[in-house]
Amino acid sequence: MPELPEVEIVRQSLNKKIKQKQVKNVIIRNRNLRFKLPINFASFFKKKKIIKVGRFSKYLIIYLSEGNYCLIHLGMSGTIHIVKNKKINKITNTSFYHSPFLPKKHNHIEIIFDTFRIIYNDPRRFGFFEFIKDDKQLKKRFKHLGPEPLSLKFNTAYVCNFLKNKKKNIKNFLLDQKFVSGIGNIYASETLFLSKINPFRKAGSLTKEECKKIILNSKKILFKAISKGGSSIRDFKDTSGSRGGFQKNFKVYQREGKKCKSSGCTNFIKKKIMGNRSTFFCDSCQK
DNA sequence: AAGAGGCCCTGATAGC
DNA sequence: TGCTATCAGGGCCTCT
Repeated sequence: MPELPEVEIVRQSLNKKIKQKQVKNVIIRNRNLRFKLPINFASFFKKKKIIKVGRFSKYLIIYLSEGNYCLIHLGMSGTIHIVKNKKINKITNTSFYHSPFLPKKHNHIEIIFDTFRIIYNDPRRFGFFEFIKDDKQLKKRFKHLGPEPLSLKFNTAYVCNFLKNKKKNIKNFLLDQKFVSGIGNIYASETLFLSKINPFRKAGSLTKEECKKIILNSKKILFKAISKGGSSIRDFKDTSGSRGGFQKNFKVYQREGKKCKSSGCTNFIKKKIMGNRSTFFCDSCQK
């Protein structure tokens, strides 16, 4: 599912809902996520207060009382749902909640608050939860990641210097979180289209002007995607189960064989596999 | 060091 | 209808 804009959409609604709220209980249905949930997962969360929900790159950061953190990564198919608590059915002794959007399967974790609960759903289980005990460990956790595309650190000097003499193609660098952290397969293709740069170009061959275009266009498209509620291809839903709207703005992603949207261009969008991932581009506009 | 490729997992969809 | 193959927005690991 989620690249930076989608994670940011989740962060905003989650933060609004759980900020300053105390965790009452935790239910774990399946520990086998990308990384196995630690045995003390529930007790770590229980009785703690949520200070706020932050984000770095594609990671949600839950700030907990006592200076601890919980990182959440949604992987490819993770979603977080907020549902109202329902009373326990005394006859069957089961709790239930009604939400038309809550999937029936793969609801692995529930974090329960006073009147509602958040439910982590993830069919492919590429996502994970991870506890961080303090600031120092948090810094260390993100040390190997590059700057966020939206940050001031993602600037001309940084990009030009990083890509200098690199032989790998530029598309795969945009997906490389050590270079820039938060862009995924959709926004990599879209950024290169806006920048009129062919995804197969060797990163080291980019001019300073082209680097600038990539920086500006990645920021532009990510901000725009956030303002539209993110992109929904198949899995992405916000915390109330609604889809984002940015997929309507795709210029190249999933548009193979369709007409290029640049004014005056009569070419058709191509799809090629690069580094095991689909890449969409116009080989007439992108040189 | 840098780059290529495999793998974790389930579900939707296409093709026969 | 039902089988099989292919593909999916991520990131870690290993090998060269």
